Amino acid sequence: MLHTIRENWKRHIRSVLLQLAEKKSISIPDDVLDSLPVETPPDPSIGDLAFPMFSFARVLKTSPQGIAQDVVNLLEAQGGGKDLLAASGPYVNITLNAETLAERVVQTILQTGSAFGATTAREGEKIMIEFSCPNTNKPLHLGHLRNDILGESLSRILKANGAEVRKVNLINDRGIHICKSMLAYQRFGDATDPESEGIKSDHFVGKYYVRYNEWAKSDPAAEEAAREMLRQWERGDKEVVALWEKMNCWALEGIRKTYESTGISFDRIYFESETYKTGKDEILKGLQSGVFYRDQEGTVWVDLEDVDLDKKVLLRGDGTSLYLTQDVGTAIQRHTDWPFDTCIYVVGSEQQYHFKVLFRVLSLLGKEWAENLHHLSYGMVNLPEGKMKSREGKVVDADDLVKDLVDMAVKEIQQKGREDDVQDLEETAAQVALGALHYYLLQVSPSKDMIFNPAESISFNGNTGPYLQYMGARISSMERKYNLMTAESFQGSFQGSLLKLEEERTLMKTLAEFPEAVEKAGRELNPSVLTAYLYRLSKVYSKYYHDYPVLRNDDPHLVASRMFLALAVRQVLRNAFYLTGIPFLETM
RNA sequence: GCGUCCAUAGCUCAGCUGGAUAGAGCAUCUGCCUUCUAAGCAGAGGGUCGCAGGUUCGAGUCCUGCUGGACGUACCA
Repeated sequence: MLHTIRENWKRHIRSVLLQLAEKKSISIPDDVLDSLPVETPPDPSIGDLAFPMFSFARVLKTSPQGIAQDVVNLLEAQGGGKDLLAASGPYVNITLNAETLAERVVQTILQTGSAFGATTAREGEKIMIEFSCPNTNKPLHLGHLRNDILGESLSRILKANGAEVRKVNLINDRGIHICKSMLAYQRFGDATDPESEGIKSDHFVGKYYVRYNEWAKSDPAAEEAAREMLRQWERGDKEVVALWEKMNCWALEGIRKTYESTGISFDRIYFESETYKTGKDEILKGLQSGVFYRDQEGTVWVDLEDVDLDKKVLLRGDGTSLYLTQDVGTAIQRHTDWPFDTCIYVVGSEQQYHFKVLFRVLSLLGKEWAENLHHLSYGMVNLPEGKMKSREGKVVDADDLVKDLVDMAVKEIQQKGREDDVQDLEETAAQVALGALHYYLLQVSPSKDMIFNPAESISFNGNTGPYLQYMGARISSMERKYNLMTAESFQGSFQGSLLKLEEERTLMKTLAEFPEAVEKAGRELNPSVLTAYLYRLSKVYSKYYHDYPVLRNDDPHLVASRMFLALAVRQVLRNAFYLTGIPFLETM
């Protein structure tokens, strides 16, 4: 919305610059003219928009200051418009008219509702996004929580930008690592099950993965036993397959519960156990067409040294497949199922090499869409205490972490004496915990490693999810009071001209920037653009409503105008919350 | 060794296609609750933007080199 205003002004200034040049019989090259930037002045009292004139100094043979003055003079001479112009040093500054701004911004937001912020930047694109991709040998951990919210948030952002999005999950339910927990259960499990042990089913499976690694440390036979089990599984050995089915079921059921509690969902779930054979077939096709080769031991290789990627194994000598094999199969099958324009893989940065190879292999197999595959690589998440080690079971379990956050939230609500105000203590605490978790995880640019500090994330003061939720809740609380007031014949109407405080103007400009934030987050595949926006908006709003009463005014029109402005803020908060996986709360 | 990513306040992080005095939160110190939820607001201190060059009217931002760190370079995923 601000975008339109900006573009209009840009056009005006360009045409004036051309007129100036014409007077001097100089022509401005197109690229110089096109590079005219629009900026926001550091202080709103200077103006709302700023156009720096530096780049025209050379062509027009005038100082930037002189050009700024000429531009302003000429624009003023041409008249029209309610906005204010000023030349300030090398800048042309524009202050937008308060009344027009208020009416455009607040009314547009309240009329557009949950659709405010949507753009057409990605209209017509079919985007598949793969994320989460758990193994069925252990429960989800902290790293998955970052992955999940990145994937979920990005898919919502891309949808908001007009794309058709399909969220897919690929369950790593086969392979040697899966055999490891199966083997340990077979040997040490004593036919127990999650129910008999009273353990969440995925945690039960995970226990045996850790058990296997303990065993393997002292007994070298463990590795060979796992390989043997993999061969049996791929041969279809009934007993092994039955065990696999049982344990997979446990793992998946547990993981499903975690998704449910964190608000993560998928349009389609793929299983590697179902796609790995396609992978093998595709590799064999490549072998026939000569893009791959087989060595004396029967191992199938691809040589990527021409693109500095070394040689990679695609199929083991014993015929069993690898991660890469099955990813090739999955990619091809998915493109057949739903012919996407681009596919985004949300996977940790430690797998960058893998994806380079994968994309290259697909391209060697003649898949022209391989060029449009994208690995959204994100950094590791650690706790303040240090690094996680999955094999030793030293991981931050996702369920445990969420539970800790919920407990902390419960305590905080009790401490504030808000138990009676929130209808359901546990439910509210769970929503606060999710807001804390998701906001904290998305705040950091994906490419960076980060430290997740649980206490800080849920701390109710500072730059946190709960702080944002609190803003929304307070506006809702105010709305309830406003509805009571208007019921007692205190009737006012929205009048843009009443919102001319500098704080109000800043607030409205910030609101107007939301669609651009959505667009940028989509373009950069970076939800932290939105978390930063959310914090900025909340900060501006909380200062404003701390300093200026909304409901405590004699003029019903002023009350209504400020109330509608607050409702516009709430609408934008709500919309941005949705895009970042932060639950909106009416009361907290 | 090679490859990818990273380096901004004591700590955790922002910094838009290069643009006006480098920002926030936490922590420390100080004000503000008979007043729309103090889960809040305001203020103070705290920085040679890893180092050295270069491009530019202008560099935290772009280029080159160096230093330090993470990850990868498996017939694990």
